[in-house]
Order: sequence, then C-alpha cells, then structure tokens
Amino acid sequence: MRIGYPCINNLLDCKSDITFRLKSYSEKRLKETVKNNLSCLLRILEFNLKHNILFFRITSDLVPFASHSICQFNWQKKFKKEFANIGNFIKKHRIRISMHPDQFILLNSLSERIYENSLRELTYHVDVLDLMELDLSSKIQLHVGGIYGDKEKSMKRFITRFKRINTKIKKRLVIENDEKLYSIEDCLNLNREISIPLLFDTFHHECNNTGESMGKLFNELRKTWHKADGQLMVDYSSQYPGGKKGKHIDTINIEHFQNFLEETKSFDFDIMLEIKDKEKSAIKAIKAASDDTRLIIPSK
DNA sequence: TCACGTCAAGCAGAT
DNA sequence: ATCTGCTTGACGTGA
Repeated sequence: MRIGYPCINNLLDCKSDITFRLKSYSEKRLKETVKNNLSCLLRILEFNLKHNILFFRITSDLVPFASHSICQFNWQKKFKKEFANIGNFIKKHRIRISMHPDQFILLNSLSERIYENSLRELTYHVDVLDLMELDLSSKIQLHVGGIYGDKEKSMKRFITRFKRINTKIKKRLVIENDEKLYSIEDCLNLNREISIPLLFDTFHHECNNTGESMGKLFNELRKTWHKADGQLMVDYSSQYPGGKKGKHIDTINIEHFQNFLEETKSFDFDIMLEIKDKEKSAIKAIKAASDDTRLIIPSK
C-alpha cells in the first residue's frame, strides 16, 4: 500500500503545473515553462520520497497546449533526457504514478470532434509516461463520460469507442466511478464487456451507490487489475462538513480514514488522497497508517 | 503592486 | 439563462 496526493505540492516554492494563456503562446514560452515544470516535478518527487509518499498524480498541465494544434514544437525530443531522468528516479524508488485528464476528455461524446480531441489529449498523456519509460502500472484515469439523455446507449458508445482506440492508449486507461452519473456498479458492468481496470473512488461511492459496502466491492475490483496493471488504485476523500454533498474535505479526517483502512484490511491497494491540503494530509495519513503492515516504506 | 476580468476544451444540475 | 463544480485558481492586462 502506497499513499499519495495529486499534482500540487504547497510546501515547496515551485510548481509543476505552470501554464499560460493561449494568446501568449510561443515556442520560447513553452520551452521555458516545460523546463520549469519538469525540474519542479523532480523536486516534488524528491520531497515525497523524504516523507514516504510513494504515490503521485502528475498534472495534466505539465506540457501546456501539448495536444492543441498551436503546438507544433517537438517537446518530446527536446526534453527526452529530462523525462528519462525523472522516470529513472520514479523506477528506482518504486514510486507509483497516475494521471487524470480533465473533464473535457470524453470517449463517449456524441461529437466526433470531441472524441478526436480527447484522443489527442490521451496521446499526450501516454507520451509523458512513455518518455519516462514507466511500465503499464502507471495509469491514466478517466470517467465514463456523459449520459446524453440515454445512459445505456452512452455506455455502449464508450465500449465501441474504447475498442477502436490504439493499444498504447488502451493499456494505460482505467475508469473511475463518478459521484453523479456512473457508479461503480455501472463500471463493473462495463468491465464485463471490455477488460479495463476499475479505479475505485471511495468518496464518489459514498455519494453515488446502490447499497454495496465498500469492503465487499474490493474483491471484484481487484480482479479487474491484471498483473501488468499493478495493484488496485483507490481515490480517497470524505465529505466537507456542512458543505454541499460531494465537496471534498480540506484536511484529512483521520478517524474516517482509519475506519476505511479497517474496513478494507484484507485487501492491498494504492491510495490517492483527493484532499485540498495535498501533501499535508498525505503526511498525516502515512503517520496514521504507520502500524498498518500493508504500508510500503522506502528503503533508505 | 494589486485588482479583477477572463481563461482550450464538456457536461449536468442548481440557481 | 446563467452559474458552478469537476482534481482546482491563476494568468496577465491595466491602473
């Protein structure tokens, strides 16, 4: 079991997700930004290692406009060494990596244009992981997508579109239950048609479920991850007290977290904390799980 | 230095 | 009709 957080570290004085306006695009600006973002990404990973944080989601803003037609620059070639260097660090310390493309990425869109744009954006995500030479346990997580007035048809469209996409993307993709439209049961139904690993979001499940207990589900979910996919990934969060249903808490509720660990104690998986204060909660969570025999501690 | 209008991209639900 | 949330503010102009 690894514990991690997504994209942003607030304690360091650098960011790996600096971007700029489309209007300000220039090759020079892109090069400067990517150079900064990559060097900061490595600093974040080093920080994480020091704090036993072995799971990290890389920001989709690492290379701004990478999938936009304005970007004709071969950033893959230019930064090949830097990517490989970060990849070596990740592999050396057995860090787990995920990515989560934005809400605009919709495989089941009714529009061919949106689907094509989505494929370009997914290719960019795959490029990042491939340039780091990471194995297929580094995943790209997506939701099923929209309903478009007919859920059954929209799920079918996801399946036909998924079957059509190239292997490079397919092998990296996992789908995640969302808090409103597609529950983990829906995802399991999809999995019966296409072999795709299912990433379980505990908080989305709290918001959108048909009564299954979390613990019971893990047995089925685990089976959707084959050996090359690595172990099950889980997104964890809890409700912001007094906030709207679905609003993420701003710092980890240790009691809730420990209950979750207890409830799932017979399973092993990696946990991504989708909590506002990022690395602070990850550090707290690792401390709270210090007696848990599943927790991986980096070798010094 | 700071205020504030706006930012590549989509969808659904609330207001 | 418009706003908000999503994983979430922050870029950048103008004063």
